[in-house]
Amino acid sequence: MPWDAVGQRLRGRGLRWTPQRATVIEVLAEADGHITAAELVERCRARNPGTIPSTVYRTLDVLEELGLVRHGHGADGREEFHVLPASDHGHLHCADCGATWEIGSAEADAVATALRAADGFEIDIGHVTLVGRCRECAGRA
Amino acid sequence: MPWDAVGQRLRGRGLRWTPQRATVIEVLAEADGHITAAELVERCRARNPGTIPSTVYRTLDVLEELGLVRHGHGADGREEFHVLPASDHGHLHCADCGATWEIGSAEADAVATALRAADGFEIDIGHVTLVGRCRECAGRA
DNA sequence: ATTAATGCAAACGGTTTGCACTACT
DNA sequence: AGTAGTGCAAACCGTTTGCATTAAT
Repeated sequence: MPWDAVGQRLRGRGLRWTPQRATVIEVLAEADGHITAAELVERCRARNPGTIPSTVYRTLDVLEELGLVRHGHGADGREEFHVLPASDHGHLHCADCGATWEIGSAEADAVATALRAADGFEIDIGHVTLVGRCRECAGRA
Repeated sequence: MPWDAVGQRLRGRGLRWTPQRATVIEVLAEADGHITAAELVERCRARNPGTIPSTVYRTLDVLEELGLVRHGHGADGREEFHVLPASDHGHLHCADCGATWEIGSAEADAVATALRAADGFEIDIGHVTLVGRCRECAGRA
């Protein structure tokens, strides 16, 4: 986890390490894989009631520039951040039961390959959450 | 095109046929395949300056109930409507050149099959716009 | 001492809601 | 006449912006 090095990374670029940013990093470190911007604001506020939304959004911008998060869109179109997008992973969302989970690189590759073959399209699998019905809900049809 | 029958469909359900709804239908009929809710409002306003957003949104709701449109989300997460979703089609969006286009059922099937095999997941291919890079932009890397 | 970052408040865009009024059936 | 639909205005949510102030370097 490179979270402890974020301070250095920032300072290296002439940017600054602040308590507010520390809070954001802490919350991100505990969010496994993905989190909504609004959710992040809420959780920061829970930990530190003085949290201001604009600060969080601005912090997300710099973290995205550093490559520590990448933004995408959830099932409902809301802004969503992928934390530490080391491996390009995607998300699936079941419209019936409401669950959202990650897909492994195998599934992701299968999708990517299908589109590449058909169209020459290089999908950014992480950018949007794919919506449909999970195995259980589809079975229960 | 069942657009001419919409009035009947509505009345059949005890709903009403109004000039405002006619405007929405006209604009939808000219939108080939997909349109953003906000875009629809704009175009209705162009044709009929008195158009009120809430009326358009409410009309979209009833049209969705009738199955004439289906909502999804565009590349930027905005609400987007698929017009006459007879064939389940999806959309691709190139993050580089900004183009958005439909994918044929062959490609859609390939994607659906890949996910079904990997996960038992039944994707609703039309719900979100897939983001990535088109053949030209990927080549131009 | 610089100047990046914060806090605050205000504005934004897209969408939703409440309610009195209009007009389709 | 009855009630679905409209217009309007206001509220909503998530997000962005301007600007004076604070604080990390």
